[in-house]
Amino acid sequence: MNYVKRQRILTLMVQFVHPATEDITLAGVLSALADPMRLRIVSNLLQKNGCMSCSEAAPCPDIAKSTLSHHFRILREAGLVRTSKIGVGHRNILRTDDIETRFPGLLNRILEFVD
Amino acid sequence: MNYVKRQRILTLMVQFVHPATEDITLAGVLSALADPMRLRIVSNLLQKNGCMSCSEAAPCPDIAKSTLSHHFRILREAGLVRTSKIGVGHRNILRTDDIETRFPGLLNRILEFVD
DNA sequence: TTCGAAAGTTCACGATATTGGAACTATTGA
DNA sequence: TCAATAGTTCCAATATCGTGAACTTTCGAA
Repeated sequence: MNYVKRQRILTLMVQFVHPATEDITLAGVLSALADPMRLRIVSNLLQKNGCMSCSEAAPCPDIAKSTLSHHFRILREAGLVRTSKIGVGHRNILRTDDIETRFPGLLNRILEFVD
Repeated sequence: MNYVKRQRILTLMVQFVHPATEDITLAGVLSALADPMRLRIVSNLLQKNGCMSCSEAAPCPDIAKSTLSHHFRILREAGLVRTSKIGVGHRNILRTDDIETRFPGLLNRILEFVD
């Protein structure tokens, strides 16, 4: 069946794209953080770093899954979060070192004012 | 004529609204700065503070006036810039003290990485 | 092995933001 | 009084955001 083939292709396409450290931009980082939900997601990640699923890092329990996924994609593409698949869920870690390399002190200064 | 009356009303409506210091939000500030043009506008204002017209602070010379006006409105409503009319133009000043009160060290840290 | 639940993703669509052209307003200077 | 300057508002085109619906992948249980 053609359908099976299409599924296979889609499977291969589901790979997360993360920008290289030098491609992380200031406007991109600020844009990604310019949202109360994403600010809290990043704050949660910072406090409990190492491993966190998408739903664990969610700012509120009643948020739609698609919305959460959308926010994580924005954080990924801005270079703030690195996502890898692990079992049924995803593992998200904050790219603290990369951001520190690009913009020393920025992330901590911003997250200082969250909550 | 009714037309004259309408003009009069519009004239009275052209007043700039600036948020109070305590109403400046983190997401609002980041959102206002999450744009390359606005970042450069604010950077220009910081470097030559005190008095700057809209077109003086423009990031590039070929930008449309309406676009520039739009960006200044966003900066005003986020609490980053205070605008007053002076003569034929406008005087824009960065609200450094107010932002420093709300989020100490934030603005300088961000603008450090512009350019 | 097959079924179902869990965790996310993609798609589609309405809502909001960005950009710039055109018309308008207010002030200044000739 | 008239033209130039500096900006604003209004409008339309395009791009991006937020969410429900459908879908995919993985894992555990029967």
